[in-house]
Amino acid sequence: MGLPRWLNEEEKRAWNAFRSTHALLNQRMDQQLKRDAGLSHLQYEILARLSGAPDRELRMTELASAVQNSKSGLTYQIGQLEQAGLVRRRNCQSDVRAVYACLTDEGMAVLERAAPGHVALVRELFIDVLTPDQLRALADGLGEASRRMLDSDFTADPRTANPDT
Amino acid sequence: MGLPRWLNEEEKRAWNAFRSTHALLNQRMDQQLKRDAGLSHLQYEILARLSGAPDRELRMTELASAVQNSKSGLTYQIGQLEQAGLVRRRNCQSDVRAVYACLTDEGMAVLERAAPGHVALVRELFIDVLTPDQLRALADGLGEASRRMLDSDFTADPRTANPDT
DNA sequence: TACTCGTTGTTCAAATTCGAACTCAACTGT
DNA sequence: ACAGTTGAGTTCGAATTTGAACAACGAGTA
Repeated sequence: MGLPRWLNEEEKRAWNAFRSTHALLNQRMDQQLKRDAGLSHLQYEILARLSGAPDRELRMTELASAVQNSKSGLTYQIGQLEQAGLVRRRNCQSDVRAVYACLTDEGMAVLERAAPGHVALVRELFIDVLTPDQLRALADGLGEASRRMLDSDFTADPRTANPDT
Repeated sequence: MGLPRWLNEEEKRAWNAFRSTHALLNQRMDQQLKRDAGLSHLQYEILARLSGAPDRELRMTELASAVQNSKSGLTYQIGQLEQAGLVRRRNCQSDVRAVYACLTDEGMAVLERAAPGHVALVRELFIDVLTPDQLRALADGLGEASRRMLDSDFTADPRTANPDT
């Protein structure tokens, strides 16, 4: 590689805005979810994924990749959610190793109670701030970026690689 | 508020791409920085901010807000970096409470060694994936989003609110 | 059947993060 | 000078995350 090509002003602006927005957004979502539903953002995400899955259940590894978390991290969170009664574990008869995380009715109820406020916040702080053009550009551009990262690199397992739906 | 307005397909696409990209990107940067320079992404960010500041030093709180971390989190990280000799603390004579974190020559050297590879990766995985239009839309849209979040909410202190340069 | 791989989910210790409480100073108004 | 308030940075315990190591299986092959 030749000389390092530093970022120009607009590139810096984009990169900083991207990182800053994510940090702030995450902070707000965490606050709101914790306050309104006693959930961390990650926990919400887990419940949300489960709610959208067939039979409201997913295997640990699938779920881990869906929420882009490490296996051990998911084990921990599912443990928490299980204690709270929002999720339960189920074993698979065809594969003894497999464990399904299932959304309980109570978990579903909590999710349904939390979702409207969460979505409203996503709208307020993110979606509705963007013009339709910006929204599309963002979906296209970042969609491509994440796709490329997923397509390459089947090596690292810290977080199980997998496309999100 | 009326009925919750759920996200339509494109909105979901944008939101998911945004979150997914950030997670993957962060993972890659962390990996690379750890491998090449023994730094976490956050530590790199800290060094980078310091390197761009007058006299290569910033007050703890300023730095915390610049890298969008909590005060206690920064205290911890500066402790680590100080042990590694990349940063040192300096007291201010005019204000006893104030503490400056200063980038050492060694810290600067480490940063200079890490920066090219880091920037190259940012380009490869983010900047260069986007079209010029997308880049501008992203800078504008997300810039606006983060600005709004910073402008509101002077209440929460978990992370000291402040615009980044 | 025995053997070798690659997977699955968990465990464990160490590293990090979180947030509230705390310590001192600086500032404000008196 | 004097209380009351605010701000800076640290401390501390609890919660979470990390990554490597592990145990227990499937699956493919000889």
